[in-house]
Amino acid sequence: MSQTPTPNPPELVLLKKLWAQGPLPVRVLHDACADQLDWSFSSTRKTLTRMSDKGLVVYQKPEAKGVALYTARVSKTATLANMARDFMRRVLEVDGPLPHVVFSASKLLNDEELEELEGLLGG
Amino acid sequence: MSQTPTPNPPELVLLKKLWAQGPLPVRVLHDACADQLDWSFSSTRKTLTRMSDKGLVVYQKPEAKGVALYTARVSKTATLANMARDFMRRVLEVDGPLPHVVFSASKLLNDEELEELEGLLGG
DNA sequence: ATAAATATGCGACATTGGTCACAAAGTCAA
DNA sequence: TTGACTTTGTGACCAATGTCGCATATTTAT
Repeated sequence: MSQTPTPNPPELVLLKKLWAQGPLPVRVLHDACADQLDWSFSSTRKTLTRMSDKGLVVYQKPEAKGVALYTARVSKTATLANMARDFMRRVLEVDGPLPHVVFSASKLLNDEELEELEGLLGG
Repeated sequence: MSQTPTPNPPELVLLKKLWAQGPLPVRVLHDACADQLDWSFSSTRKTLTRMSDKGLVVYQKPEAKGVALYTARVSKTATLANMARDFMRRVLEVDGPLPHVVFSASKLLNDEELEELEGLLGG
């Protein structure tokens, strides 16, 4: 269960955009992340295909007319929860339940998502 | 200033041992981390030389008699502070000062070190 | 219908990190 | 001294990642 591969830094940037905006065409995604990933369009594309191979995103071919879209395949809360848990345990060696404060300071999560996280990490 | 390269997972394991025990010969370090790094002795050695190249540790040749020792070259608090800051900002997008709770839950830090961290991260 | 602009499919190359094996050099007890 | 065992120095290999470029399909504006 839960073999959600941990996204590496650039992958996370792309995923965040997809989480925030929903399915996007490569070009748009690239432009939207251009400030954070100082990349060529090719790099963005390649990274996206590799992410697709790993199951982090889903590639949808255009149906006759229109552009292809990429959609996040992994859940935002689950991904962040995994990353946070790994970091806390591996780096800081925190072993009990993670302090909930950590997440509430995040600009990425709203109340609903915070509750969800609470569930994912609880115990 | 502060081009302290972020140690990757195995590197961090080795560093932690050095922080806790002080300078150690490779063999000892290897044995001490054997449970966490399921590695051959060669891997430990290679990783150590690469860490030396990066400036994470210092290699001390034996002076005529005795074994070579590796010593951590980067500070524990500074390293953990950097890693935590990076993680919080990059992954969770926390932008204010980091919640101090995060560290107090860590089993790696004593009160003195916690204060030091406070200083490093404050502002 | 064409050419200009885009989008896609692929292959390529360099670096880093994980992981060893092997051979030369050193150490030490019998 | 002479093995036996350890330490060191190196070279190798492969997978993942960062990073492109190019050639071919597609789309779209004139």
